Amino acid sequence: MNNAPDSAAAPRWLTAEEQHVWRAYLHATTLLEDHLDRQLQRDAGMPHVYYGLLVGLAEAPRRRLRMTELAMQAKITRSRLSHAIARLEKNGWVRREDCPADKRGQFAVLTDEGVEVLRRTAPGHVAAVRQALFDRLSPEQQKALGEIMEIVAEGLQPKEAGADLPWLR
Amino acid sequence: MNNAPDSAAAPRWLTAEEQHVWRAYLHATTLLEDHLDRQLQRDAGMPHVYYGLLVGLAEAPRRRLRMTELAMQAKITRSRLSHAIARLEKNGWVRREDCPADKRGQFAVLTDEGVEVLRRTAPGHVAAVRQALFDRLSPEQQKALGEIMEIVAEGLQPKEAGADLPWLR
DNA sequence: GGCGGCTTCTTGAAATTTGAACAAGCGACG
DNA sequence: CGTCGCTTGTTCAAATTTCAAGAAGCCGCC
Repeated sequence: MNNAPDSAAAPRWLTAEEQHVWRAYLHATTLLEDHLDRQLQRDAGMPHVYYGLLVGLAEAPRRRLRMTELAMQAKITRSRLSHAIARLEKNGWVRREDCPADKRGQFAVLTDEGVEVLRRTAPGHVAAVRQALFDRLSPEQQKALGEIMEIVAEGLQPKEAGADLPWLR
Repeated sequence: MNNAPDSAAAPRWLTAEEQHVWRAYLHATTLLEDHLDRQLQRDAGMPHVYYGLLVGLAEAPRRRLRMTELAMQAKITRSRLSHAIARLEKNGWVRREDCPADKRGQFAVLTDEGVEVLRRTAPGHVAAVRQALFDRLSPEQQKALGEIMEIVAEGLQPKEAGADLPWLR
């Protein structure tokens, strides 16, 4: 029954200010994610994550990415990606293609229809992001937000090789 | 086929910096949410949202809240809450109680077992939040984050009465 | 009283996500 | 060559979430 680090020791609770910040964070992030999810579901017929998959493919070299790469880029499991691509395939927005170099591999390829969906819906999505976030923040706040988020992400990054194998150092 | 506001006009794309901030935001928030979800699933046997429900109840006057209130506090739909409470009830952590004043109403009540689960798992959760977020940010950054998140939340708040009925002003 | 509109909460089915298990291919190494 | 360990992607079942109804009570008002 081992919890997180030193959970048995006297816990350092959050201070009042920290608690305030944390609640604001949870509040805002869930509201924003819900907002964008509904916006995209309404205007593009897919959840935010799926939209992110299409964007990822659109930016990739030949509008294609190996499943694993795409999964990492979107920070979702391969399993989840399999299901998602199956759904997007049914929509005609993505197509699967075998990888010649590795017979296990599959490419997810953005179809022309997929490109078209993005072309049609991206402006509305950008507008939503802008209205919810950037239009409300000062340049300094935008900069601060970027820095903060980078720090947080860095601390949670899927560990690099050997990072958790200290006996290898 | 009406998208978001003025999506037909020449879209104002995100600048390079904005895009950078936005990606950092998405990256960090999904990593953090996944991290906490896994942490709580592992140590408390429930997802982050469910944990939030227990916390909400724990802080309420008699460890109880009407379903609608709890749903609003957690920012989820009543439907979702119904299912969630059913699950937590099966765990023995929450119990339903009729509302005497309104026969339609139900209270969700945190049981002693529920309290115990929180007592046992809260320290680990706080530690995780601290390690992922507060331990990495300067006091100024924490303050900035709080302000930013408040602004964002304010802009997405479920609209108050008449907010979208300008002809009423 | 009782009707109409609203609120409260639940339900059931479909969609999505999770987690474990699996088939198949890769690749190094004896 | 073989086979062991690892990677790739999928699949299944269970859990969770969404969405569209729907049952029941409340409330104001005639």
